[in-house]
Amino acid sequence: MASGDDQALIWTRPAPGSRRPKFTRDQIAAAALAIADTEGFAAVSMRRIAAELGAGTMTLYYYVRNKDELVALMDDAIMGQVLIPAGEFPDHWYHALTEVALRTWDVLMRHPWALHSLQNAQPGPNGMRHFEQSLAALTGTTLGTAEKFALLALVDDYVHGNVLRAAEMSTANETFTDEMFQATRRYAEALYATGEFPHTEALFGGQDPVEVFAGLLAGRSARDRFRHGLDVLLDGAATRMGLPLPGR
Amino acid sequence: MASGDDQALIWTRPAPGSRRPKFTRDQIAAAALAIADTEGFAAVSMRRIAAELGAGTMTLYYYVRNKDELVALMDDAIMGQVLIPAGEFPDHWYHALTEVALRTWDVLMRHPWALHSLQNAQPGPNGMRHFEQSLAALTGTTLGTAEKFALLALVDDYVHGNVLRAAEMSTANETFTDEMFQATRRYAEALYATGEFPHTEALFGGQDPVEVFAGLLAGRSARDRFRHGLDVLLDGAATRMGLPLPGR
DNA sequence: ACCGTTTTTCGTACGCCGTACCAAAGATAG
DNA sequence: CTATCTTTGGTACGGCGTACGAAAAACGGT
Repeated sequence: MASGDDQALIWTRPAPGSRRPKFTRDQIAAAALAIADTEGFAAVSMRRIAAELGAGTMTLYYYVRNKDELVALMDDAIMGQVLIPAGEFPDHWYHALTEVALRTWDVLMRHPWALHSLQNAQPGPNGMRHFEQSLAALTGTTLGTAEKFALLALVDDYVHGNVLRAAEMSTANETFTDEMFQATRRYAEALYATGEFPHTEALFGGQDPVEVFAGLLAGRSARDRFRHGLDVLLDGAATRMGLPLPGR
Repeated sequence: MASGDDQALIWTRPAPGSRRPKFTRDQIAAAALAIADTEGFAAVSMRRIAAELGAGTMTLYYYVRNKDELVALMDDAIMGQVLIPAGEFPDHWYHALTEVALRTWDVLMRHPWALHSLQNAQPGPNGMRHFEQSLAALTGTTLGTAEKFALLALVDDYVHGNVLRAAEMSTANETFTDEMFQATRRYAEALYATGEFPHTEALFGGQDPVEVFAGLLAGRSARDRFRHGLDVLLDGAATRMGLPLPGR
């Protein structure tokens, strides 16, 4: 008994459907995703989504308890894109984990706003499938469950952190005006003059920060830099945990 | 010439002060921080801050162009807490970098909302000091500037990602009701029954997810887990880059 | 074909938000 | 004391999420 009230989670609460409703949760999530991708996450409002669908605003609340639940639908739709198709799953743990991480990175970089909502929400079916694939990547290793879990958390932390910094830095770069770049440079030079910033001055002093920055990235793409960091991470973990590295 | 309009950035635009204003930017930032820490970041509104200070709402706009600038003030105040006091700076790069990362982690875990705003904003003086200390941690190594930069980025990614996941997961745990926990468990069991989740089922099946989770964390605190991940990361980086590890 | 019931739609209204605009108040220099 | 400039903050506008409840539409039974 007490199997009754699964109303608490959107994933257990049944979707409308006994008398052909006009929409589906999937349609609503898709409309919201389209808005987020073209106009930014901030433009996703209940009114805006409803307008996109040609529905009244409050109609959405028949499919979803509140906006958080709607965002959870969006998140899970995105997690669906992360999944590795059956048959493409690498054998070696190193390659499998790399593949999972890279796919996650690719998708999150396309939808960086998902980072902020992904943490609060209960994972949906696609989130669960992603977790399953993460675990699957480590079967065949000698790791205990706690060690597996720690390794997955480490990789997830890095993926999320890298996306957080890389994606939002790139959008910031687009937002910045020439005036702001120049003001930044003058500000930095003023700080150097205090003598409090010897190392930063040695790095940037007198040059265009944007160019120095570009030089520091050594011409690598954001994706390459992520991959490289991931390699460092996995190497370190393999050494610590006694995992075999693939032959190169 | 052309040194004139540094109005673009709050860090270069002069603060009010030629005729004794009632407030200062620091006071305003402090009031906002107090609200954020006690009532959550969402409660920080221009009206709320003004009320806290006994000021009219629009008065704040004389000190700050818009809310983003005000949040930048909050962020920089927080970065001030991250700085390592002179004299406490470790000699060995490994210890120095660990200290920088740990302090950042401690502060961000106390103010996790800062993660979301930190990325967009132009770093203020304290942000610059933090960067200077990060660079200082790596002087004395044989690394080139690009390598230093890559290593710092790697550590920053991990710190931010770990805080993002750890902090928001802990707040989510507080938000969740018993009903939601139970619904989650029933939902998971229903998914296991499809046979699509063998690894997840082997891990959680039939048991209370909360307890399994606690077991996987092996009794370590969030801070210990972060430290351990950081060690793995730095070990891997040291091996790759030919950096000396400290004697243990 | 009609009716009663239940599902589904959605208009209105409330209290928030950030902030543009502009008038009033206050401080200072001459 | 006055003219000027700094500083304060009231009012109003267009957004937001969503509580409430009325209207419409779909269906099963007759």
